[in-house]
This record gives sequence, structure tokens and C-alpha cells, in this order.
Amino acid sequence: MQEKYLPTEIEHAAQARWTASQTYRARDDSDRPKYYCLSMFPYPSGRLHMGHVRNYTIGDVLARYHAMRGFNVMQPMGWDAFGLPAENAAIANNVPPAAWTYANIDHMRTQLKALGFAIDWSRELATCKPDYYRWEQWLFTRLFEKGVIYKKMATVNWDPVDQTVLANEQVIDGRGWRSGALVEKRDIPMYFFRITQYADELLSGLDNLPGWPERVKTMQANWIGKSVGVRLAFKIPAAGVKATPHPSPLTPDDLLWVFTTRADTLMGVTFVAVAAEHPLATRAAESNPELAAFIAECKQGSVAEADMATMEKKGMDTGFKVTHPLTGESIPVWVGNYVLMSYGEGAVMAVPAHDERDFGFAQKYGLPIKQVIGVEGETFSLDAWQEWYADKARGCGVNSGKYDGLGYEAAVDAIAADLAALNLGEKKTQFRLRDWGISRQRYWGCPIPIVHCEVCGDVPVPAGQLPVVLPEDVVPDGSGNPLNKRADFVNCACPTCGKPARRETDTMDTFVESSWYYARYACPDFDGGMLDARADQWLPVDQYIGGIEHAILHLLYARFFHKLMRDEGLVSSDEPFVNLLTQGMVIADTYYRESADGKKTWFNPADVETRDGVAALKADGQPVVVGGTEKMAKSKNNGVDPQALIDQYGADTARLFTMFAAPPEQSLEWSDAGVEGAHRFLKRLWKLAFEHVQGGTVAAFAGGELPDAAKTLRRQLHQTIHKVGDDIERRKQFNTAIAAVMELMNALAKLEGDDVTTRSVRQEVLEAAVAMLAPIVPHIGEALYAELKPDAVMAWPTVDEAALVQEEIELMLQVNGKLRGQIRVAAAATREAVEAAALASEVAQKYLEGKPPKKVVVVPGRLVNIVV
RNA sequence: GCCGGGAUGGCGGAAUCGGUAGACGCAGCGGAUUCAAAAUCCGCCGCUGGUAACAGUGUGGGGGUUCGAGUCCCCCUCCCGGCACCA
Repeated sequence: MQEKYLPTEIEHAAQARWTASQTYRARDDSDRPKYYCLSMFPYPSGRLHMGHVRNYTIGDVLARYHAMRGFNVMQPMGWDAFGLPAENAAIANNVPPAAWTYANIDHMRTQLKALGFAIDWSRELATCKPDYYRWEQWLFTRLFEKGVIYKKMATVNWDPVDQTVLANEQVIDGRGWRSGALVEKRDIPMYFFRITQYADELLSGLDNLPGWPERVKTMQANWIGKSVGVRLAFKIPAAGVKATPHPSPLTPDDLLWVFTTRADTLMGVTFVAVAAEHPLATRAAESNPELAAFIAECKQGSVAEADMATMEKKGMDTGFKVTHPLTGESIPVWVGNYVLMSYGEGAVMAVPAHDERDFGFAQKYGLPIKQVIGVEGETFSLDAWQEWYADKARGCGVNSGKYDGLGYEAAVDAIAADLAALNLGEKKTQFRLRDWGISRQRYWGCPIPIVHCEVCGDVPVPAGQLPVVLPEDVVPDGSGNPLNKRADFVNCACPTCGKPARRETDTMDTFVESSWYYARYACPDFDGGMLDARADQWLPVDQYIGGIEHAILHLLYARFFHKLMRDEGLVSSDEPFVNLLTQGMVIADTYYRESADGKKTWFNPADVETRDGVAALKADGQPVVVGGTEKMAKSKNNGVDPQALIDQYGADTARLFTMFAAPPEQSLEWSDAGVEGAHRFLKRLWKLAFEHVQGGTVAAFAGGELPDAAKTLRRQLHQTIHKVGDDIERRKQFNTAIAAVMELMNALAKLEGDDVTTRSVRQEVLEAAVAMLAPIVPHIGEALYAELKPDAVMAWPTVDEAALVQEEIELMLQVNGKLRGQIRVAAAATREAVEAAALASEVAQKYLEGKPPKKVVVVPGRLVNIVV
């Protein structure tokens, strides 16, 4: 055995062995129970970052642990290969996104292999390959024919200078990131998945996911946002709408519909607010230039909800009046910049007395505020908003005529019934969740398989003509979708009538690819359809691991897609992921410089050094701005490159440190400190094994009498085996598992003696410790086990219950809840005996001063608390 | 703004069901080894007072429940994630 721990040598040897013997190939024909362990696939951004290392090490630990426990493990890997960064790179470097992406994949695959993950590389897939997206297009056409996919107008960010649609991320302070132009909202036609049709099932299905973190289920439930409310109408009187020369969708017979969850406050409505795009607003603006200007202003800015919610609430009176459905009152109609046309009805009723946003709006514009809910003992004031104004639980009706005195539910029921009788409203269940718009006006994505024919309309591409292949020799220039300029792509024949037609040039949201890749891993080579029978053999995924930032969108879309595939007969399960582990962010400092036009250039932490509290770029020594600690991301260029770590210390050290630095679910602030400590531990482990092996072979302890020190060490060993198994399997907390083995190694180093019995205990401890660490540090684990026990198959150690037995235990002694001492009692001592021993102790005597105790609390195995 | 989460020594973190706060590691300090250094090994290490024994104090801030609270309840502050076109 080598005396020195040489990570590079043993890691290369181990990886070569695994590749040669296809060690991690998942068998489709095994009779062992399956364990499908899946980590979220990476976007091929160029190089791995620490977030990837963390994510895939967690998955690898679980995969290897289960393999040791006898499961037929599948751990696949692939590439979420379509997306915006490839187009940005293309613009910056004049490289086709395809070439850039494939080069990145090659590099990152090499990096993943160097980390020694137990991945079945035979199942690798890339979503930008036609043999993958072909089936996505096929499913699209099926769903289009079923009506699950439909077309409607939707609002996007429009850059008027670059003549292109912008992602929310590309809108910075209301301006285009490249052009700096003020961004406008523009309505364009898009294809939508009818996810709202599955809203109820997506919500109730959360109850069948005990293996998911509560916080993720809560976030999804809130996102779906099921609420029972009332859809009701205000009448538009004849006098309210003037005749106009050109046709308008509005007539005096029309009704202005709104949805509200607070129908109990209907008697307090003092105005109605409509979106800038609402027909009523459009009509009013025809004869009101000031209003037209305001509407134009509303159409500026980004479409992101965070922007909509934080911007200043503005409005303007349209001059129109509508009629209150119950009171017949005349209610003014305002345009509000915070009302979204694509949300519900594009109009809201405003009750300033009981809605905080309406309250602020009414105060700003001097609109009336009418209290219609009261809480006993509270006084209503127009000056300041009080929490209780919106309290459903405590309030009941006031100033509401026949509805006075009714609580929330009774009032809603009564009002809904009266509206129904007038044919002006009904109870309705509504979801916050909106249908999923998947059209992207971008090149580097999966083409939407639709042909636009002047005669036949939107025609889905027939299965036999799929895939619609994306040309890979394109270099986008940042102004619109280059596919529009590719005649060879655009021009085609209508599949139905054969006449010349135009191919759709929009591509799909990349969330579509990531919504079903987990299923394709079961049968990546199947060319006869989307999935074959192996999908049901492997699905659902037993353990899914990924970043908490995907808690809502990706995980909701994947759940939705699974149900779509189920309803197509492709899979039989209802949910794709049984257990979910949401790893925390890997965060790191950010550094940037801002140019005169407000554009920020971000610098990698590796290129920045801090001296005397001032951060400066190593390259030019000039200062950079410290931008705070944020999740490692391409956009902020604060990813830490793990390659340097691997080169210097080896993959096992990188893996060990990542697992040791923080528990998986917490965010992990990256710092170079501590890596050294992890490496030191591996060297120490190697040395302990080396020194033991030098003494010659010995079988692990198999029974018999032991001296106290060895007996205590054995007890600690078996306590550790119990803890490590529990930490990995149930708690999924690896830092404490590693700490427990470190403690065990510290204790082993202190065990003295070279007799056969002592050495047999040492052998037992080392075998078990190496096996327990092997899922985390597999290369050194395999190397050491081969030295300790040549030619043996590494097995997960089992707990020897007999080794855990203790005759005497120590209990903490508290007086009035404060720790004052300890007592030793027999492990089997009764409660009475423990109490007596406690009271007899010197400490108790001191505090009791001869008086009897008020109370004695005995917590078995833990402590005694004497109250005096 | 809305939804979800977090805050514990100089630092990363532990305390799993309300029962010894600070395991394990990093940094630091002291010692051994060495011609010397690195590496390695041993010891100390929340804060305040004390030579010490020990006492007081301490888990973001304020209040509460309990024999006992880092853990449960109420209020507040700050930080992080998501907000539908970053992935």
C-alpha cells in the first residue's frame, strides 16, 4: 500500500475501472428493486459551477448508498440545451448557438466524469437534438388536436429599437438591456397549454406527495391560488356609451364583468377600475386625448408581475359610468395601471374601505370611501389603513341594507343569490394560475410544429413529417428571430391542401423540454415513439434533487406534463417525483462595474481580490463594486469554478467539502476556507488505514470479551453506523453523517494496543468507516477498502445491537431549570430510583437547604429537574 | 408589493420529539517534532468577572406559554429565493 494519499492517481484509476466495467449502467432487466435517482439536468453554460457540484454530489451519495443497499439504481444525466444564453453568446462571439452548445456539453461532460459520479452515461440526452424534440413536437400536435393547446393574444416586452421581444431578465429598469430603449408592452398571438384545466388536480395532488418539502407544496398551492368568489356584472347604461363612427366591441347592452373574492363588500363599491387595454378604456379614449395619453403611458414598462406590483398605482377617470347591480347606483369607471387585461376579466370592482390597494388609490384621487364592514370595538377612520378593515373572520356587514349584520360567508351567499336572481352574477371558483404561454420569438428552441395556411389556418405538422428540424448554422444578431429570414425554413407546403404556406417560426419555452426529460431517460434510444414500456418500469422518480429556485415553475410544469402524458396513455402514474430534495442555493459574492449608460459588467470572484476592504480586479488593479452575496448564476458571473479545486485536491475533497459545509436544504455561502480541512481529513483517514494495514491482515472483530477502551470504541462505532444510515436515508443530512465519522476516527486514533483483539476492533472500525464514507468519497473509499479487505465486495455495515448496551448512564441534574451537576445511575434504574439518587446528591442538598422539593421532573435517559 | 424560507462563537455549522447550547470542521493561541520551515501530532478556545474553584450572561430584537424555549405562540427588523420570457 502507498504510504502517501495521491488523489489524482487513485481517482483516474477508479474512473477508468468504472468506465471499463460499465459499473453504473442501470439494468432494464434486473429483479432487484429499482431506485431512480435524478438530479435536475444542467443548462450547458460552459463549465460546471459549485451549484452543479453540490446538486450532483447529493444525488450521487444517495445513488451510491442505495446501490450498496442492494437497489438497481438508475442515475442518468443530460443537457437542458436550448435557451437564451446560447443566443447571447452567439451575439457576443459570432458563433452559432448550436456549435457553442455542443462544445460546452463536451467540456462539462468531461468535468462531470472527473467528479466520479455514478452516472449511466448510455442514457445521456440533449434537448436540442432532433431525436429528442421530435417527440415534444409530436405531443404538441396531439394536444393541439385535443384542444389542450390553443392560441390567443398575450402581452410581451417589446424593444422598439432592437425590434425584438425581450425576456423579463433583459428588461432593466424599464429599458432594453442592449438598446437602452424604453420597453413597451405589445400584444402578439401565442400558443397556450391549458394548465388551468388541471389546476384542481395539480392542487389536490399535493396531498399525495408526503416526500415533498412542505414549503414547496405551500408555494405551489399558493401559486395555483384556488379561490371561491363571485363573478358579477355592472350594467353599462345607454347614456354611458356614445355612438362612435367606427365599430367598437361595446354596446349599451354589454355588461362589465368583474371577479371578486369579497362579494360581501359589494355595497361598498365606489368605483370600478379597468385595464388600459379594456374595450371600455379604448372607447373612452377615442374622444379624450388626455386619457389616450395615459393609456399609452400604461403600455410602457415591463410585463413582469414584480414590476406591476411595486410600481406607483396610477389611474384616470374615463368619464363613463356603470350601474351597480344591486343598488342601481351610478359608479365611475377608471383606468388603472395596476389592472391586467390578461388577468380574469381585465376589470376589478374597487372597495376602498376594505382593500388596502383601493384605499390608497381612493385617497390619492379623492374618490369616496364607504365603510360596509364593521368590527365591534374598532373605529373606522378615513385617515389611515387598519389591518382589520380587510379581516374576513371578524367583520360583519354595516351600511349594507339587508346584508347588515351578516358575517363573511353569509353575506357572500346572500349577495350571490340576489345577483343570480337578476342574472347578473354567480359564484365561481377561480384560480390565480394562468394558462401556460409557450411561444417564444427566439431561434434557439424547439420549433413549434405548426404550418400557417391561408386556406386551412393553423395546421399541425403530421407525425410522418416530424421532426421540424431547427437549422443549426444560424447566428442570431439580436434583432428578432433569425428564422424569419430563413426562406428554406419558413416556406413549406400546407400538409392539408398542399398549397404554399408559412411555417411557424416561434419556438417553445425551454420549460417544455425540461418537463418530460425525466421520462425519456427510461428509453432514450426508442425511435418508435415518445416513450415505451420502460417508462412505467422506472417511473416515478424515487428521488429528485434540484435547486429550491425551481420550487414553482419547473416542478409545476413537470407535474402538469406528467398528467398530460398519462392522459395520452404514455405513463400510468399520476405524479413524476415521489421524493423531492430541494437543495439550497450556492451563493457567492458579486462584483461589477457600471458604465456611463448604466450597463453593468460582472466579474468573477476568482478574478477579484480584496485588500484592506477594497475589492479590485486582479487584471488591472482598479476597484470594482461589491454587489452583495447572491446565488451563483451566469447573469452575475459569480460562479466559482470547481476545476481548480479538483486539480489541486482531487474530486473526493471537492465532494467531501461540499457535503460537509452545510446541510443540503440550506443555502451554502462559498468560501475557499475549509477545503483544506476536508483534504486533511482524507489524508488522516489514509494514514490510519496505512498504519493499520502495515501491521498485517487481521479479520474484523467477531465477538468475545474486550477491554473497556475497545468496548467503548465499538459502542461508538455502532452508534455511528446507526446515525450515518439515518442521516443519509431519512434525514438527507450529510454534514452530520461526516462529522460522526470524523469523531469516530478521532476516537480510533486514540485507541492504543497492538494485540490481535485490539487490531481486530481497529479492522472492524476502519472497514465500516470506509464503507460509510464511500458514497461521499467513492475513489478513496474503493482504494482503502481494497487494501483493508482485498477482493471483497464493499458492503454497508450493519448495527450490532449488543455493542450498544450500556450499564450505567449519566443524567443532567437541573435545579429550577438550570444545569447544576450530573449524576450516574444504572441504565435500568426506575423513575423512583433516579429521583431518589438526584435528591440524595450533594448538589440537590445544597439548593434544597433541608426543605422538601416543590416538584421533581424526570426525563428518562436525559435529566432530572428539581424545582425548589 | 405578494408568496415561501432564513438569522446560533471570529467563520461554516450541530443540537433529529420542548430537556447538557456551540458536536464536527475552519481560523486563532500554546506546546511537541525539525538545523529551520512546511507537513504532522498534542492541548486550549462563546462573552464578562475571577489565579482558580466558580458565578453571571448568551441562539437577530421585543413580549408570552412552560418545571424547562435555539426549538412552541404573538409582534418587529434584516437577509435570501420565486413572481409566469434566466434556467
